[in-house]
This record gives sequence, structure tokens and C-alpha cells, in this order.
Amino acid sequence: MRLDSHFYQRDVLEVAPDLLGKTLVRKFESGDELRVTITEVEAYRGTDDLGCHASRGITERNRVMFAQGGLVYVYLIYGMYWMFNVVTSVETDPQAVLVRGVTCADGPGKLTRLLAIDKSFYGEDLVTSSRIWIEDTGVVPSFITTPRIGIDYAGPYWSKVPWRFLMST
DNA sequence: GGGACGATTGAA
DNA sequence: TCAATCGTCCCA
Repeated sequence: MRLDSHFYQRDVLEVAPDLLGKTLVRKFESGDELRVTITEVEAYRGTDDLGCHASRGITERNRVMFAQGGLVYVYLIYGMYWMFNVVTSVETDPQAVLVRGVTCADGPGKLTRLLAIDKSFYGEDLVTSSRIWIEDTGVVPSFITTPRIGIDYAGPYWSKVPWRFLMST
């Protein structure tokens, strides 16, 4: 069953771990569906979080983070990889979950390549989209947490907050 | 208008 | 350890 807006419009620290074990579905124009299980995510939370793109205020790139939960936030990194994020919480509260890993693709850049996700998905609504959405599976996997990856620039506190969630079963 | 820099990856 | 590669952001 497809996750609805209530699932997404909660605090990112609740949504992020809840996304583990869920099924990310990508439906192509050909009609083929690629279904993968989310295994690794990271939470980015508000303007105080120096690791979060929203920490420097609203910009052209991050504006969708300030919209309601359930929308897709996609951006290009290192000039070659698209990062797939799920916006959470409510309007004006900028939060997002970076999906870092799924079954069949063990990295954020690899999974967007596998699922053919690019800038055209910016602002896509996971609640109503016909080409990408997330389904509940009824499975509640156990998980572990670690600091987030690749954000040393965020300083000693924010670079070490244990907001990376990894499925452990 | 110009320069620095990534929420990464894969090869040396 | 290091290059690839370019849109975004910030300063001038």
C-alpha cells in the first residue's frame, strides 16, 4: 500500500528510520516497475542543522525542502551524481531524508542511476506520482545508527549526530 | 562575471 | 590517494 501524506508529514527523525524496509517503486514509461527495498537513509533537519542544505536559508536549489512532506528533493553533487531525498514535516519546516542505499544499489549516486532519477523528479509528489512512490510492507526491521557520511564541514557536533540509519536485518 | 566547492564513485 | 565534472552559491 502506498504511503500517504500523513506518513511523510512527521518529524524527519521519525520518518527516516520508518523508511527502512519500505519498498521504493519506480515505474518506467515502458510500464516496467522496478521495486527495491530501502536499506540506508540519513536525516537532515531544519535550519539549525549545519549539515542540512536549509541551514543557509532558502535557495533556488533547496526550496522544495520548505514545502510539505512527501515531495522529492533531487540535486546534483560533484557534477555527476543525483541525490534522491524525501521531504518530510510540514510547509516552512525544512527537512529531508537522503536515501543512501537500497537492495541492488549500495550508494546514493548508484541508486539514482539504477532508478533513472534526475532533475526532472525535483518536486515530484510521492503521494500522487505515477512514476515513483513508496509502499508499506508491514515489515518493521531493526536498525543501527551512525554519524552521517561526507559532511565533516558541518563541524564537530553536526557531523557526528547519529542520524544515519542502517537496516540491520 | 568569476571562483570555490560539494550529503560520491571508481580507478590508481 | 585522487581525478572526474558542473550546478549552485557567494562575493565582487
